[in-house]
Amino acid sequence: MEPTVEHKHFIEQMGLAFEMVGLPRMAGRIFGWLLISQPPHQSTNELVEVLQASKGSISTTTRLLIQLKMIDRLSLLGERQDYFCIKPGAWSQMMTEQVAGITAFRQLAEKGLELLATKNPEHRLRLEEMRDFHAFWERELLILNQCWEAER
Amino acid sequence: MEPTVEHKHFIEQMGLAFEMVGLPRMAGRIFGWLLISQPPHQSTNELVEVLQASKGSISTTTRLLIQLKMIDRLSLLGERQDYFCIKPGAWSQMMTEQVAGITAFRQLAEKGLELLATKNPEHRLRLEEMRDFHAFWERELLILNQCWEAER
DNA sequence: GCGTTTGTTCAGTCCTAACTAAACGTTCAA
DNA sequence: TTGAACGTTTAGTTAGGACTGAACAAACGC
Repeated sequence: MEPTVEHKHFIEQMGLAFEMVGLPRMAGRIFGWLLISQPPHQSTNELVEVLQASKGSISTTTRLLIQLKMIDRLSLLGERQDYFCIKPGAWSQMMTEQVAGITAFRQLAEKGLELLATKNPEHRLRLEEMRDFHAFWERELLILNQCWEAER
Repeated sequence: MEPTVEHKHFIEQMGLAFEMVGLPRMAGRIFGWLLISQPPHQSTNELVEVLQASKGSISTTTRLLIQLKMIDRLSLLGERQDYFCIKPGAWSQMMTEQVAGITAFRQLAEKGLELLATKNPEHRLRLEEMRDFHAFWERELLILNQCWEAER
C-alpha cells in the first residue's frame, strides 16, 4: 500500500508531534505510518520506501521505538524480512514515561529541601510546594493509568 | 546571597530536568536558583553573576519564563533594576502546557480518522484508540488540575 | 544637554543530535 | 562456496538551537 499526499501530510505531522515530546522526528513518522498503513505490519523496506529515509535511519529508530515499547518486531516464519507494528498499549507506555519525569522533579525537590534543612520554614516554602505538587501528580497519574487499562 | 557548591549542583540538576521536558537548560537554572535564593526575588545582575551567564541569555530566558507564566517580573518603585520571582501556580501552569500537547495528539488522531473515513472499521481501530486515549487524559488532567488548585 | 545604568536585540559561534551512505556481518538459497 | 537479501554499525554531514558578546535603545541623575 502506498501513501497518498494526505497520508504523507499526516505522517509529517506525527513527526512534528513526536519532536514536541522530545523524540526523533523519524520515530513519529514511522509510528504515524504504522497507524494508518494497511496491513498494520510493515517491513523495513516498505518503511524505507514510504518514508524516503535511509536503511540505517529506519534500523536505528525502530530499535528505539521497540526499546520504548511502542512498536513490536514481527519475525514471520519463512520470511527474510522483519516487520513492525504498533504495540498494544503503546500510548499508555508513553504516559508511563511522563510519570518518570515527574518523579525526577519530586526527588529533586527533596534534594533541595535537604540543602535548606536548617533554614526557616518560609524559606523552604517554595520547594515544599514543588515536592507536594509532584507527589500529588505522581500518585494520581499512576491511578489514572490503571483506570484506563481497566476501562478499555 | 551567594550559592554554595551544593546550591550550584542543585541549579545544574534543575537545568537538566528542564531540558528533559523540552525547555532550555538556562530556564531550569534560573528557576532553580529562584527556588532556593534568599530573598525569593533576584535581579538580572544577580542572575548573571550567580549563573555565570551573559546578560543576553538571562534577558531572553526570563522573557520566555514570563511568557510561560512560570515567573513574574517585579518592578520595584525607585529601583532601576528588574527583579524576578517564581509565580504562584507555576507548576500548575507547566501541567497545563502538557495538556495542550495531549490535545494536539487527539486532534491529530481525528484528522487521521477523516482520512480513513471510507475504510473498514478494523482499519480505523488504531486511530480510534489513539483518539480515545488522548481524549480520556485530556479530560482527566483538567479535572485533576482543578483538584490540586482546590486542595491547596 | 551628557554620561551611567539597565534591558533588549542580533550576528556569530559552538554543540548536540538526527540523518545519510557505505562498509560490514549474517543468513539463506542454489 | 558463492552470491543475494537483510539488518546493523559507524564515520561524516548537516541542521537547529542555545549561548555569547557587542551594538543598540530607553530611562534616569547630574
